[in-house]
This record gives sequence, structure tokens and C-alpha cells, in this order.
Amino acid sequence: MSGKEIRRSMPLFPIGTVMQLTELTARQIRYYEEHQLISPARTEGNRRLYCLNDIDRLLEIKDLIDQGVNMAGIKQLFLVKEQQSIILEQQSIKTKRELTDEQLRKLLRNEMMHSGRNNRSSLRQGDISRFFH
Amino acid sequence: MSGKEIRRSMPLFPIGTVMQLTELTARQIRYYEEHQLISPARTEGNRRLYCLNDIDRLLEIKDLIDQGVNMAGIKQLFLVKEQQSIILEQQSIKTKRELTDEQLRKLLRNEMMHSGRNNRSSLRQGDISRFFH
DNA sequence: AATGATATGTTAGGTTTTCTTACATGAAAT
DNA sequence: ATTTCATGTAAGAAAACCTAACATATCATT
Repeated sequence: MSGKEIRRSMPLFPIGTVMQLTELTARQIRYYEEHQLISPARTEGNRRLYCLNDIDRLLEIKDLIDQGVNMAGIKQLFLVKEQQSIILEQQSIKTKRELTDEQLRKLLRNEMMHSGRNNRSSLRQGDISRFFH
Repeated sequence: MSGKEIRRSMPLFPIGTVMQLTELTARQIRYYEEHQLISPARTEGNRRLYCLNDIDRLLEIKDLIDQGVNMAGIKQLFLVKEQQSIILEQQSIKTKRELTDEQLRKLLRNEMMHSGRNNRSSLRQGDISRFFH
């Protein structure tokens, strides 16, 4: 579960690639970083390296800007979203904890009988995913 | 089906990133290209850009080299594999067209009984996948 | 209308990364 | 004892990226 996030947060792309992927200028990308909307990693030589999550964020930023939201607004939006996802995660943990073993057994049995192809979980797949697979 | 391929073949990574992802030296990566085991794209400025498929290939190459296979061998292997996957694809299309539901049920039952450890079925998911999702 | 803030463009000089080419080398094959 | 193969290493050039500074268009505010 955190495994996925580790991968999506792996620094891979130089700014040139990100420019193409997002259709933003280097100036814009750096400006958004300046306003702490993203925080790409750096190589030893001080070059920025962006991860998939960064790119998703940039695409979101672009969207919001198109809709007239300014830096401060976007920052707040991201904060709220983060809170939300934390809350959701806690809830799901809580749910898991509250199940008794008995319930679990039942659930499992049920699961085995009916397991459909429906294993999609809430944590949203970033838009960048469409580039792969 | 070809949609996926478009994405996995999208040139994204500079050689530095590929080095880290594969733990190969630049020298090695370029050498394999020289022997036409991969053909990365280029930027306008002539810098190499690798896609996910390239990285999968490089990991395969690394594996094969560890097992003592030389350039020519790897090249042949790749050729054969490509042929195989083409054939398999054709077959699966044909199969879909020709199998009745009844036949499919039988096949599946059989498959489930006898499927040994041999399911590394040709179209292997590149190892790089573990970095994402 | 003048002022100021915001988001982005542009330029300049410096550093890192990558490129090609050439030569070097250890191990394996002949 | 030579070749061949896979890789290392070095040099010089070019591309990509860095920071910092100044420029500018669009708004909102005065």
C-alpha cells in the first residue's frame, strides 16, 4: 500500500521531459516550486528530478490555473486534499481494526466465493497513468 | 491493446536515470544499442531518451549477460520472442473467434489442473513495472 | 489614470550531463 | 600468443539545466 506510493514518488524525470508531458514552460514549473506547490528531488549536480506524483500535481495546477485559481488558492486546495486523504486512510485502517477475527473469516470466505475483478481502491490514480500500461 | 504500447514506448528517461534504474553504466547501455538490442529515441539536441520498454529490455539483457549469453545470442532471443508474441497474438485472436463457451470451459479446467511453473508466458511484464503503481 | 501585484517571458553567465571518438584492458576463445 | 568481446577511461564539444535579474502583460486597487 505504501509500496505503490514509494514508486510513484521515485524521482525520474528531468525538467525537459516534464515540460513535454505537461506542456508547461520551465519558468512555470520552477515558479510553482517556488510557491511550494511541488518539491522535486535533486541530482548530485543540483538538477531537478520529478516523480509521477509531481507530474500529476502539475497537471492539476494547470487545470486550476485555467480556472482562474491563483497560487495561494491552489496551495490551500492541496492542503485540504491532503487532510482528506489522511482522514480517509485513517478511517479505512479503523475499519480494518474493528473487524473481529470471526468477521474476517466470514469475509474471506465470501471473498473467495465471489471475488470479482473489482479490486480498485479509493486512492486515486494520477492522470499521468494514461501515459503508461 | 496498441494503446498500451504507445505509452510504454514513450521516450521519457535520459541515460542518467536509466543508469540508476538498471544499474548499468552508460558505456554498457550505449554498447547494447550499438549492437541493436535497443534503439532509444533522441531529443532535438541528440541526447538519448529511453522508454519503459527500453528499460525492461535492458533489465532482460542484464539478466542474460549474467547467464553468459553474448550480444548475438541476446539478439536472436529477442527476435524469436518477437515472432512468438506475434504468433500468440494471432492465435489468441483466432481462438477468441473459434472457441465455443463449452470448449473454453474445458480448456480452462484443464489449464488449472496442469499449469506448472511455466507461466512466464512469453509476453512478460517487464521488471520495471515494479517501480510504479 | 497611475500604482502595484501576479504570472510568465527573456537573457546572461556558469555548471552538469551527455555526446562521440579513441585508446586501454582483462578475460575468454582460438 | 593472438584475437575477440565486453567494458573502462579520457578528452573535447555540445546540450540541458541552474540561478539571478530584469522585462512585461494583465488585473485589481487606489
